[in-house]
Amino acid sequence: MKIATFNVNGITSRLPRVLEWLEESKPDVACLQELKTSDATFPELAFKAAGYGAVWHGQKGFNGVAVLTRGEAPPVEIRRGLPGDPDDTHSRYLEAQVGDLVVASIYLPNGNPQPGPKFDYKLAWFERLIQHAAELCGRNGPVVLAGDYNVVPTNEVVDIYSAKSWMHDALLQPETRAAWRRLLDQGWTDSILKLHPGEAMYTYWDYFRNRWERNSGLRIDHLLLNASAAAALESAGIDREVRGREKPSDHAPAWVVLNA
DNA sequence: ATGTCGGCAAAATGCCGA
Repeated sequence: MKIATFNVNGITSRLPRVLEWLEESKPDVACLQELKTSDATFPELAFKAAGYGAVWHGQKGFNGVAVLTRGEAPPVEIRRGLPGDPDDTHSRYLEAQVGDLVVASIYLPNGNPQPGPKFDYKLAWFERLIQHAAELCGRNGPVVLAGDYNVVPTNEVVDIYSAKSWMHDALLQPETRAAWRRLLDQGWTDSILKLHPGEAMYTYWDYFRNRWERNSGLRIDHLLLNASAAAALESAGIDREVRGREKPSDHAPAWVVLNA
């Protein structure tokens, strides 16, 4: 079973790229982020025609997450939004059941500029994720937390081409990394890192400054596996070529294959 | 501070979020 995550940066303008990628990569489950469209305008029928059922949590203009599944059975929604803050209006978390698998599509706040209220919101949202993830981690069956975490875990080459111009960015701050570490320490496996240590496994290249052409990338899209899913991990990768196409997202899809 | 996008409010650009 192939499970992928893709920050599409606007599903309305990105739809041709996303459909093309689904056709090529054929994930069984696809978690999308940054739909930037409302629930009413999500392109459900286009995905259905491509062979994918969907659940989605949209928002006009920004944010928005979805889970797609290939074939007959659509995903079954478990929850939308994280517990812990009834005043949080952002569409950033969608959890679904796909057969025996529990999967979450996550769009963690960017947090820039830092310091400031947006960074505070990022850290607070992260705490709510950590709280909720603790229950999921101990589940007997497989769980995959997939999405754009807006975290560059380390300054190593696997995570970033160079930290120099990103030192003050919210994605690299010690508080951000400490939260990431606490999440992983619950028992999650960072699947891309596990199978590709030491390689440059970037998933995001800024539109600015020819960052794609220079391969000046960051690893910020992650697929975390609980023990049951980690025991089934067969392979993992990045569909880099998607970033090099016409009118691309600034992210490339990342994926894992679990046996059975 | 800069650069490039997507989407919005509004009717062309200027703003926000990234």
